[in-house]
Amino acid sequence: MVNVGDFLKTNGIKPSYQRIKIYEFLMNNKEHPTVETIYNALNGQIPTLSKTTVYNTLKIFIDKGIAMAITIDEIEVRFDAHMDMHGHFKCEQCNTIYDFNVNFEGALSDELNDFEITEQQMFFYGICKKCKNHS
Amino acid sequence: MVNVGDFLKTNGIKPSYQRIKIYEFLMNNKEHPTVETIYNALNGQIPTLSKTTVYNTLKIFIDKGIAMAITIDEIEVRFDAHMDMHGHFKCEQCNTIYDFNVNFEGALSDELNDFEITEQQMFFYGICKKCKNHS
DNA sequence: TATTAGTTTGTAATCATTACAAATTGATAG
DNA sequence: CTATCAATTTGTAATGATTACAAACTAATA
Ligand SMILES: [Mn+2]
Ligand SMILES: [Mn+2]
Ligand SMILES: [Zn+2]
Ligand SMILES: [Zn+2]
Repeated sequence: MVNVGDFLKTNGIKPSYQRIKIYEFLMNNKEHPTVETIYNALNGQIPTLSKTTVYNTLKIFIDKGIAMAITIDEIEVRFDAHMDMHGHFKCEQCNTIYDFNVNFEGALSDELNDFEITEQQMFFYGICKKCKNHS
Repeated sequence: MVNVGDFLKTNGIKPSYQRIKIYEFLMNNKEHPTVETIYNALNGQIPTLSKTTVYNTLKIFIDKGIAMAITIDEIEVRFDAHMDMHGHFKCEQCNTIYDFNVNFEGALSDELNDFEITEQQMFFYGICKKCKNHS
């Protein structure tokens, strides 16, 4: 990505300081952070940051299609700026969320042929490799 | 299913009146009801029913593997007693949740080979056929 | 019948998220 | 530069789903 500000502009989002920082954090963080995580991480650089701004900004990102909400966790929503098609695995032991590649071709029956699909999520749950070996 | 009481017993759940009614409702209801829906639907037959009982019972069902939580909605969790592998489509317009068949063979890369997968969910979002035709 | 464990219930607490209005910032025109 | 207006940010209060907890009730057992 050349420039986050330009990228936001391209997507119809006015690039305020907070929005740029939040998007940068999402981009550089593959951990699918929660609002709490984002807020805590940025509160150092932006001492006046409000949690409401984080919520608002994420909502804008989602509306404009440059981020997505991951409801893999029943407690908090997680966020992802990596919009390429991929699935998520949540380890029930260490709570880490892993990305994995998936290709849907042929996996789907034709029941949804007349449905307009705007988003697809694949959530797997279980025990990750690390936790399995460690126990 | 021969008998819900026996089925619960088989799965290590003592078949109380409330548990039987809640499971029957889940079984006969393909709408992926919320706790609120279940509570309202059964409150007629069981006037003393407590919402806490609905929560507790569903937790037991999930622990014992005879129901699953569907976090396709960001607000409320939905529940499903149909444990055969299938995906869920949520229409953003009418909020209906549809089932659809899916077969994962070959859709997955080998990244998760050493992971223990205990559950998999597939959530699609968009506009359903009915809403598309209606507009 | 008495005892005990398991179940249900109602209420209070928790906590992620949203609503809302005031404060701040940024852009634009005179 | 200054005034004006819109967009953005902020803090606080409300909302509402879920959980914690303890008392009431039920079922089983001796
Ligand atoms: Mn991801
Ligand atoms: Mn279903
Ligand atoms: Zn793990
Ligand atoms: Zn619809």
